[in-house]
Amino acid sequence: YFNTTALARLLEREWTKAFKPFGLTPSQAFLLRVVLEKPGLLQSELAAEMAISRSTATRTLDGLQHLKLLQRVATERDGRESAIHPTSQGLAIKDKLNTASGEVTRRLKKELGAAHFDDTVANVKGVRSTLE
Amino acid sequence: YFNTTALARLLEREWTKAFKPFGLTPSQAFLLRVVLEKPGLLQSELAAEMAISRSTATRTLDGLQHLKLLQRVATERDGRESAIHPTSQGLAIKDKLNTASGEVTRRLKKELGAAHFDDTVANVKGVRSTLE
DNA sequence: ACTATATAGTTGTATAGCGAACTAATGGAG
DNA sequence: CTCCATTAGTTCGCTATACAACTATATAGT
Repeated sequence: YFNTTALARLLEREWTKAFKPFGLTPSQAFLLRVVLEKPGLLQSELAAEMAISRSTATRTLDGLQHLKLLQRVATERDGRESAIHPTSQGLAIKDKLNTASGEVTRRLKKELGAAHFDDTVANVKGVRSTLE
Repeated sequence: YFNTTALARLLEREWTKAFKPFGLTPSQAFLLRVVLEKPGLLQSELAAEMAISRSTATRTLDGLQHLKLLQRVATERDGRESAIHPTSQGLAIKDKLNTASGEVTRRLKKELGAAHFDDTVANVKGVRSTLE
């Protein structure tokens, strides 16, 4: 537990630096990247995909909407749902955002050794899905 | 990043349940366990040992002190420092706390397979220390 | 159709955490 | 000695997150 939370905070600091030029926090940036990759998902689908609660999704989306990087669009078949679509401003930073992410990943891989990095990611992912 | 934070939150939920009977949050419980294991450390040493910031240490210790499980004792040689010592009430729950922790660890190992569990812990620990 | 239950999203309240700015005590350089 | 830099701890303001309670919309059972 202790090692995992410490690592999470350490990574958070890395990614904070990486996304600072965009004026985005790591959680905003990761959420936006999912929206850019899969436009039109419902909020609840996004929350599930990112393994965050619905309330956290609400608040993170509020922030991104306020920055005019995405919009909530009511669906036709169910008045409760909103589908999340990027705005043109959101689309405009897609490539730069992905490049910045790629650079952090590459740097971490280099510092850790690519094999070790991949092993650890696979491990963590596995544990996470096993514990559901 | 994303997998690590998700795992951290998942583990947090597990440990929250485990320490609830003691009226402690996971961070309080882990900090208290260090104090019980190594009584007399300075706050700054505790913070370093647990890889948390000094401000977080202040607040977590405030909570435990309020529960009368530990005390801050000013050192003689430096009026700024406080050494952290368990109270008798803190010492009284030491064994039960360790037993409860052991059970969670055992259960997780069982669910995940002991080998996989140990590998992942070693991996995470390694990455954490490499990135310092 | 009408009521009861379920679902999508929001809001309120709480926790853990960090960094920056602050306070108080040390300790060195003149 | 006095003044300045350093250090231990605290406080402030912020983010991310969860759970529980709430609102509004759907849907099902009778």
